[in-house]
Amino acid sequence: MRSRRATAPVPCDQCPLRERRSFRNLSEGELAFMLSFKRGELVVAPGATILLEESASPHLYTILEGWAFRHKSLADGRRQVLNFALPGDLLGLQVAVMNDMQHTVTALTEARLCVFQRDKVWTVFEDHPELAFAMTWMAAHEEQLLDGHLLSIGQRSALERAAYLILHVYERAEAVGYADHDELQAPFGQGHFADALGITPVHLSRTLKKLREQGLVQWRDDCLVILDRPRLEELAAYERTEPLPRPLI
Amino acid sequence: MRSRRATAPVPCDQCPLRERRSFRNLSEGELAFMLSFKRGELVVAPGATILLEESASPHLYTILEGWAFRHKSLADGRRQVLNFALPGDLLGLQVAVMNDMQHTVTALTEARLCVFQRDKVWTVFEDHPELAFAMTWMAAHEEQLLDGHLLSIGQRSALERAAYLILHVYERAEAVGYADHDELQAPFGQGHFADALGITPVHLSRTLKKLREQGLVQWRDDCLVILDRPRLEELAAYERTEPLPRPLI
DNA sequence: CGGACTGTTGATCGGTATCAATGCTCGTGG
DNA sequence: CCACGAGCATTGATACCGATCAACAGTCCG
Repeated sequence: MRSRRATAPVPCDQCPLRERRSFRNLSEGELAFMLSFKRGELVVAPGATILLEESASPHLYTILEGWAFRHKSLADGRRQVLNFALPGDLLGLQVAVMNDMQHTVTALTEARLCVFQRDKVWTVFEDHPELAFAMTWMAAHEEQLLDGHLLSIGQRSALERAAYLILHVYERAEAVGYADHDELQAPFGQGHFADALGITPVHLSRTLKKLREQGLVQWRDDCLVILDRPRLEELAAYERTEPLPRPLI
Repeated sequence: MRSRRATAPVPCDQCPLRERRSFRNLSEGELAFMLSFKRGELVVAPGATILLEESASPHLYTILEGWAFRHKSLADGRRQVLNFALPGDLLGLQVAVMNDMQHTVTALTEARLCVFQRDKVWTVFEDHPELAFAMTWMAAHEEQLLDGHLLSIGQRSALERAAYLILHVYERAEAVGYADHDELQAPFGQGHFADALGITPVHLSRTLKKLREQGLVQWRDDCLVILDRPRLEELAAYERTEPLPRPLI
């Protein structure tokens, strides 16, 4: 895992993410605590392992900038991408509350992470219920996303799944300012996407071709464009849930 | 939804689940609070809807007795069983912390549920960090299970998936005393199981036949028996994780 | 320039879905 | 008591979706 220091760490009360209206505000008191809870920042290169299955990291992270993905593999190498992670997402909550990490997190792009001490999590619950509540909110939210993916992989066809995941990823990226005007700079290759859908890269290529031929999306050179959102949403049986006001860190 | 009162509600400090060694103990103080937090009990018939997608229940439940399952469907009726739920499992945390329920919970057997008031959840976080931590633990744990299912459905073949789910369900049932000696009284039919695996009931029938022919399992008349655990675990690439000490309610 | 990696396309194979028929259990009502 | 129908599991025949194997093109990088 390569890593390096970039710019000076940002104090939580000046966190750039706070300016986005998709995030809820914290009270003065909580912010003050965050300043001490935050232990530093970590910048990792694309492809770097942030958290490793089976190994107990002493840290907990929030993504400040960049993309990552959570994944899990079988003994013979078959890999499932469980979800993508974006700024504001919490990484390593499982190891913090259960001492047990059952998946790996890897950076997709260069990423900047807020670092928290795992052993101070109990302090959060004791002294800062608002933050503890936010953590639980995050866990419940992630569970909701996973429920959606499970439905997708279990019941949708490859074409429907691809449509669904494109819409899902776009929506989340847009919420943190990583996409706009139905256009997204994709930080992942088709290999990652295929592993998230549970299909082969070869078949994904053919599936995307169909979406392209039907004028629904375009995906060339990392640039993913939603050309016909209504028809894509219909194909995916996608129900846009208006984004909930979401807590940060 | 049919429901009726059965026996008198059990006070939390005499909760029968506490006797099982798979559950962690609560402190005196937390137990005292639980007594007031618990609002009553609800007994539901098999097939009854406990929590409905999109509708905000004012309650939060813990299963005391019986089986339930969480599921989610597409508009055209295709259904995915997300997970099964057993005694000790918390239902409705999402609606409690996010005001948003995105899946349905249905009873498989007659089930007895502890009823809690959703609007007192904030009190839990404010005044009872130990309980709040337990809730977060539950959410993180459920997320872990979902990660496992996602890997399974995305990457395993139907045969492997069936083997995996049988082992998974058995293990959880055993932990709460619902199974023993590799034998389980199955509360679900093949339809439920197929929907959990993301395959057709017809194909599940054929898949089970193969497992039967190889002498791995037997499933007749609701009685599910694991005949050759080592080979079944190998087929499923199942890694038994020693059960974590788990918090209750 | 050459090699690695990623994505595309073609040919073929296999796993799972679909359609359909049968048997079975069980609850209901004649 | 038996007749009946509903729901579930099994089995067979066939269709199709997605996997696999293979060849090739494009890009990046040493």
